[in-house]
Amino acid sequence: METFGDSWSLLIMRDLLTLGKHTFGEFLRSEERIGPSVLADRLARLERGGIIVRTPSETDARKVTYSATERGIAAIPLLYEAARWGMGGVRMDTDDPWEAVMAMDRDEVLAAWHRAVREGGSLFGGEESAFARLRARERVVR
Amino acid sequence: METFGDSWSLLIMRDLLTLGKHTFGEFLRSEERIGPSVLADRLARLERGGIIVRTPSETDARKVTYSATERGIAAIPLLYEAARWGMGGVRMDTDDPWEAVMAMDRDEVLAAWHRAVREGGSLFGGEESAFARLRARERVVR
DNA sequence: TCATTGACTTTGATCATCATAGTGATTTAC
DNA sequence: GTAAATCACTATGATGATCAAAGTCAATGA
Repeated sequence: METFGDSWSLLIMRDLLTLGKHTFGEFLRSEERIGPSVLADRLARLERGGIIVRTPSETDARKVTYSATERGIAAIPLLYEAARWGMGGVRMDTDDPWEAVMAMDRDEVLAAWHRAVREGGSLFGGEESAFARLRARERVVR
Repeated sequence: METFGDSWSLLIMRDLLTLGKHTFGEFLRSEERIGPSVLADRLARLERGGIIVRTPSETDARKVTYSATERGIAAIPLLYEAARWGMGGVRMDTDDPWEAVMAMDRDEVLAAWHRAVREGGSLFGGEESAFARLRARERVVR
């Protein structure tokens, strides 16, 4: 409750786990327009809480990447239910990716999502996204 | 996100759905010590959001009861996952009710919880709680 | 009738958040 | 090899939210 009873922390975790954002700048340029001081504070707090880890980049000394710890990854089902509640049965665009995800089997989605994040990916972000793989599998099964 | 990205709103929903609290005074006397002005604000906000309903009592004109709408009830899985994440695999007292709930089948817990709330009850609060019924069934099945 | 209960409001101080501007260490472009 | 750009932040001052405590006001119970 303390951890996620704050919209910014929740938003950061969403960006990290669903969109595959990893750097300060990426979080900063998110839709919701978080300010740099608040972002810095929340990242530090999440790190102190053992939910994310801060790792300076090895190739570019300016960059820092943030990624989810196991404890952070464990919040995936929470994010899933939050998304489901947020959609609230409302039909959006048929080609909205969340819409597509919600039509899939919950356990399969969670498993694929977990796996993707552990491999450095996320639900929607990047080529190797859980979503892309779920979609591919869907085509094979049917 | 906007709705539950606020710890007080989340706490109110928890008290409502798991502890069966229904009145201003009950919420006010919660563990977390919310102030009356903030409580009033959050209850109004949740009502405007269609998540809870405010109903003046018919027997006592001073009292007001707050209860979850269907939209509010739909937040139960979210609360469930939040609780599960919050426990984080940590074993607490063996006789902690949340511990017992987490050992049960997810779908059964959610179904019983949903039903209890629709009948005016909650997960843990009161005689007719979902927990009490789940426990009773558990004894029969085994 | 008079204290009490219950649902809030008011108030003033403290705390958090906001947008904006900066800092300082890299790294790229020319 | 220098200047511009990028990156992760910090600093700042105004504005907004939160806090505890006390107060209001109608309805009830003793």
